[in-house]
Amino acid sequence: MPSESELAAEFGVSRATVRTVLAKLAAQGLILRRQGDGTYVNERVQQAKAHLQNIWDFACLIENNGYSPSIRVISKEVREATEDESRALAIEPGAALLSMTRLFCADGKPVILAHNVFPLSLFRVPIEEVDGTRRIRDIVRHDCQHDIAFAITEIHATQPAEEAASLLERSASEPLLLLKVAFYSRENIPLALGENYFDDATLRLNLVQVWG
Amino acid sequence: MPSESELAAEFGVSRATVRTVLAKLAAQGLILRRQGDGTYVNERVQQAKAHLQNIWDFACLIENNGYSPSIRVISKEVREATEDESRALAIEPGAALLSMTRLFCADGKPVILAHNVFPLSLFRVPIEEVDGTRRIRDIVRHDCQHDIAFAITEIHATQPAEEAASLLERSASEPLLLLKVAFYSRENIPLALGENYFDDATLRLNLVQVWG
DNA sequence: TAGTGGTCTAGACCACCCG
DNA sequence: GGGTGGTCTAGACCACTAG
Repeated sequence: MPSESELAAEFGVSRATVRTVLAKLAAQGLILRRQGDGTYVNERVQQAKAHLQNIWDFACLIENNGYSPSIRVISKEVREATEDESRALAIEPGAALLSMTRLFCADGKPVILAHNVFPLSLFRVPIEEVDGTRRIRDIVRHDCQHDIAFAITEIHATQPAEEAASLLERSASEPLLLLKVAFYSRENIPLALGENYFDDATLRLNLVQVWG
Repeated sequence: MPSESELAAEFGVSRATVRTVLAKLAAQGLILRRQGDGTYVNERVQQAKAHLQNIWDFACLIENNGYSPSIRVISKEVREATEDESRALAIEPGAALLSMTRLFCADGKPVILAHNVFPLSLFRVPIEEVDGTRRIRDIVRHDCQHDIAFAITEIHATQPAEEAASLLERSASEPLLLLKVAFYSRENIPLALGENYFDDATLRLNLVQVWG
């Protein structure tokens, strides 16, 4: 790649500005930089199918794996929070939740089963109008007027329950990846929870780690 | 937290220097920053047991989960590379590998089974002198004189083979997390491979994602 | 309105790699 | 030795939040 000075000249900005951009690319592993040598694009990382760092969009993840994505909303209902849910969402036990179950398909084949819950009190629109085919971030932004700032995910291997296995058209004896996510706002308020079952035989999940 | 200007004054550096440090903390989710407001430590992320972003040290991961770590080297031998291994390591099929199997325990209980292979040609010392209780990065640095710059990990749920299950003292019917890692140098040369079986019932793996 | 973080500039010096 | 990225400075202006 061109040097920092060349890029700065080409785009008419200072070298410091170029550096902040390149630093972000380097942190994601997309470029490799060597002092005294130069900057190189990291083809190996670019070819990685799906980067765990940004799995906020399952449809996009399915597409990156080379399939055509589709979404089916299995259910959307209001119910009371369990004790675990009320603790994780910092709401009162038994408070009302919007609970949503969705199935993501790759070329028609089910690959991700996604359960999500949101405190009902967050919603500014009738829940009939909530469009379950959108990304979690977009739902929260448009229907709750909150922005998701960060998420913490627990990664597990699990023997799926009968219902989950049958929705994913897999035998209950085959293990599945389970990603349990909690979404938070910039103010550190819990906004939503997710339990996502992945068919890791079809979808490839990659994690890129960078040192230095 | 103190403002950027205060920190700059306190440490006698420029505000730009303070900002590069804070930017790194924010990228890891350890602090939250709001324009016009201030900088806050993110206790939720700090409390997360083990950050997937830096699982280069299993002993440290076990410690963060609240256990006392120990390592047992199960085997260390030289053998020929399989076809998959030679492709992943960009070496000739059948080339010699150092193959190592290690078991990490938490409070004496086995929790991680780690298989690693390295091209034998990388080593600058007799393999008898390779200390299997060290971290992969330290082994590569001291015995191969290479630095690991980045790694790409595939995440799977798997039904463990008999041998793996028995080493981890688990039933073969219980699923395990499998992390398949490839390590690369700054020059994008493959340095090592890893297949790590995790007892995710005992160890908690967290992934922090940050937006904005 | 005062103070915060976000963005940017135009320099400087250093460590490092390569021919 | 000449060019690279790594680090740093001392400013400037802006967008935003809060009281």
